[in-house]
Amino acid sequence: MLKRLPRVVREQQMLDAAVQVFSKHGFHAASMDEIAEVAGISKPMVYAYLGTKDELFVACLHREATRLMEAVAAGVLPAARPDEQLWHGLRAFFTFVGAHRDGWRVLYRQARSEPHFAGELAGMRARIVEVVAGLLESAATAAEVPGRPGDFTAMAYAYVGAAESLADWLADHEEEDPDHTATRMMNFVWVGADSLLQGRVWRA
Amino acid sequence: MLKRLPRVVREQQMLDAAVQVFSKHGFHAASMDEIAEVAGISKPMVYAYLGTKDELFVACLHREATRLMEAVAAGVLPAARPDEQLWHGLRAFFTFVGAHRDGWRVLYRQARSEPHFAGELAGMRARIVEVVAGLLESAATAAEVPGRPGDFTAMAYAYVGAAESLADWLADHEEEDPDHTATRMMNFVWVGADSLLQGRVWRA
DNA sequence: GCGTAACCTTACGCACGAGTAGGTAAGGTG
DNA sequence: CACCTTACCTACTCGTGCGTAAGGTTACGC
Repeated sequence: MLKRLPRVVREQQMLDAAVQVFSKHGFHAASMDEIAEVAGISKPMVYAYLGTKDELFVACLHREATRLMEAVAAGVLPAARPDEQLWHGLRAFFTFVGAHRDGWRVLYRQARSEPHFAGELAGMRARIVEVVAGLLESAATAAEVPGRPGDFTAMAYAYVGAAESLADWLADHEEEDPDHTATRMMNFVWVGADSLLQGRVWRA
Repeated sequence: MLKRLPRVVREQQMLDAAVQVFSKHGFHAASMDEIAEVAGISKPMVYAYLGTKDELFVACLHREATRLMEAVAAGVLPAARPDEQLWHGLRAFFTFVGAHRDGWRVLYRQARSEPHFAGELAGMRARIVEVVAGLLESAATAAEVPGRPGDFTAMAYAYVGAAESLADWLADHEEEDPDHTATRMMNFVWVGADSLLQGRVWRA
């Protein structure tokens, strides 16, 4: 209204607004008009800078995903023991989600449920899953417990899914402490995985 | 076109079509016209029998949720050991999801991401979570390991989330065997939970 | 001080899709 | 056969929201 701001600043404001509105109403129910209004700008500006609704959504996805990845990468200590590595990663992950609940909702819920964007997200998740699967496999070979490659991937998928679910829960519970959530997850994953990796198997 | 069918039959056809279309496009992107077309009927019939789009979606939710609950309940043996109980429940669960992938997508992905229906689904999930939390707690007290009530709920949330994630994965992988998925989940959950319930705890 | 480029607006076209009005025909019941 | 109820349709209205055309305003280089 009063100030004419440079492009980069406006773009960030728009993305902030878009994440907020997408998070609140979902992709389809969110209107470009509302996003423009929340950003304090008129609609054609959004089209001029970020393109169509689809492109805007993908831009949100990418920004939030990048931030998440960076936050986790910054928290990891590459030389640590596997469990320490996992612990720091989880801590960074839940801390980030706790601090960016709207972003998480866009990233996880919306992107996942809109068939058009599911692929976009699936790729990112697949990379994470493979990283986790790699950790599991190296831990297993170190402990001299064999296993087929596909099993590690499926296991990793379950772990990542559990973390996502807890993160999703965290996003809806303002009062919950991210560190507490990370500790729960750590107990859940590691103590279980530890036993598994020592060769214990449950049978029907 | 050729046959005039009784109401109950048409209603089921419409629900089948609705689940299919909602699953394919998502709630908002799905059109009543397409649902009507897939059902082999005209649009006003859908409104006459199942009501508005929202009501139709809720009807889908309820039918699929009921079928799922019944399938799981039918698979459970009430007098069995906790792990046997869990195993049969999981097996029934994954078998059902494998056989009704469209239904699962409506139930889990769409209902969850549409803020308007999230509450509807959250209630159903909350009941399941409390059941699982109850099983965990009784298993823990039997093993004389204490724990705050909230911890069991959070743990249950993680387990349910892991199961949902695996089910979601199963829904997208036509070639995956439900029994195999259930076995993975069982190893994942029980071996971990078992250790946890014996009092083992991971610390930073 | 004046062009010009970047910023920003109002005001619309247009398509799509939810929901409805009003009418037709089939089959049962007296 | 007259009737009524139930199944079913075509053909609309109308709101909403994406995307755009065309024009105004500020900053900044020269």
